[in-house]
Amino acid sequence: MTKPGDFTIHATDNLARRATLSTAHGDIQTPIFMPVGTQGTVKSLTPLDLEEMEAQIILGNTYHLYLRPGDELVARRGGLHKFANWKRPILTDSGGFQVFSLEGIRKLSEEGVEFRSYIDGSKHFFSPEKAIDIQMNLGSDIMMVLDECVGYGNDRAYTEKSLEMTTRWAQRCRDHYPKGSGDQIMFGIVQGGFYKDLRDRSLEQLRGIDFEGFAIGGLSVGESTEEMYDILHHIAPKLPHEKPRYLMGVGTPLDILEGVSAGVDMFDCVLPSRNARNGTLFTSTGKVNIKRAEYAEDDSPLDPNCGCYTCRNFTKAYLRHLYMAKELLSYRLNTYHNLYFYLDLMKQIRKAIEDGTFRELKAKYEAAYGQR
RNA sequence: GGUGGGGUUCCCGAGUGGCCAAAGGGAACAGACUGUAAAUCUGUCGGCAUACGCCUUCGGAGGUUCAAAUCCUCCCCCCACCA
Repeated sequence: MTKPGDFTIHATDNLARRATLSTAHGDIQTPIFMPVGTQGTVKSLTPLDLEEMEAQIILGNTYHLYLRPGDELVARRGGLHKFANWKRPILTDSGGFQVFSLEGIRKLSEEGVEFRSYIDGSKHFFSPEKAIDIQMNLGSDIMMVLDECVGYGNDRAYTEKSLEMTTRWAQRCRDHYPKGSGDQIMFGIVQGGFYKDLRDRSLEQLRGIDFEGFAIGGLSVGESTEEMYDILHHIAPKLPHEKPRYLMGVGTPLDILEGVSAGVDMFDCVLPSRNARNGTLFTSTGKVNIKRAEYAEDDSPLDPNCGCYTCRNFTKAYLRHLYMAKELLSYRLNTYHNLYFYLDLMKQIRKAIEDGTFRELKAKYEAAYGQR
């Protein structure tokens, strides 16, 4: 009936949209948050955990899985879904973020990027085509084009040159895997840094390429919240209305609410999982730093309003103890909670859009999280 | 009983005349983390003071010296080996 890439909008509330995106491994109800599972695993959790908390789609990373265990090895095992025993959709990032985060150990050219392996220092080259080949081997449902994620503080000239190259790379990715040549779909990525006209230009160029969805990249790279929201509100509503919109690498609960209000459908971020491992937990009343001494003898649940396994079964005192003792269960229980919280937030967002009460929901979280 | 080694700030542990409130590590306390080089990183960590700085501290008590955690005397503990 539906085919990968089909996108149906069910309801809107101002710019916020409630929709369904079809993929080869099932439908995704948006707006959605996608837990990050860089190395073929959402750190500390099992696929069962993720299913329990109703994660609909997770991320994998081209660069990491290419280096280890190797995309061809994964392909020989039937692809990432089978290898990792994850039956729902997977989106793979292209390595574009590593162009940014591994700035010191990479070299860029029109042809592609040369990366140094962070594991053993060896040299590896990603062309846009290579990034797609790897994602084909991984068998993800949504492939991302290779882009240059430009960090904050780059001047206009550099950003402009970079965006033009990202467009050419996007075209090469699409040419390498034309629409409909398989059941994987491909998203283009808008760059342009913090120059609105360059964002517009990037989008205009990308519009000319037939992608199943569009992403906003290059945000949350060191700028202030104000600058980020400024660009977000400028560009997100301009992305094709009839296609999924993905805000890459964002963000805090408030960032996500802000993104949805600007018409974004998909989000991913390491924040809930990484912060969980580092002791910062997201709750309905704000952030909780579970390592604080004040929780040593606090027998209340982390978040009384949360229905997750962690909150239903353990006290703050115990969670603090596990964290202080560096017990492995700490990472697991904390990650479980944070991702449950994010996914539950998305569920509330979807419902609010359907009910036309998104504005109220956003205000509620803004009160709890104090404008970030 | 003898010989040798040692007692340092919450813990371990450097330091043998001034550059020492005393390295380093741990613990503790707090903060950061946004397409994961992150189970990571940063700051504080004797007391008082915004600060210049002042005060207290290196087993105990005395002493030498302009100056002592560092040298001397006695005492109290601990460890090793020998009897």
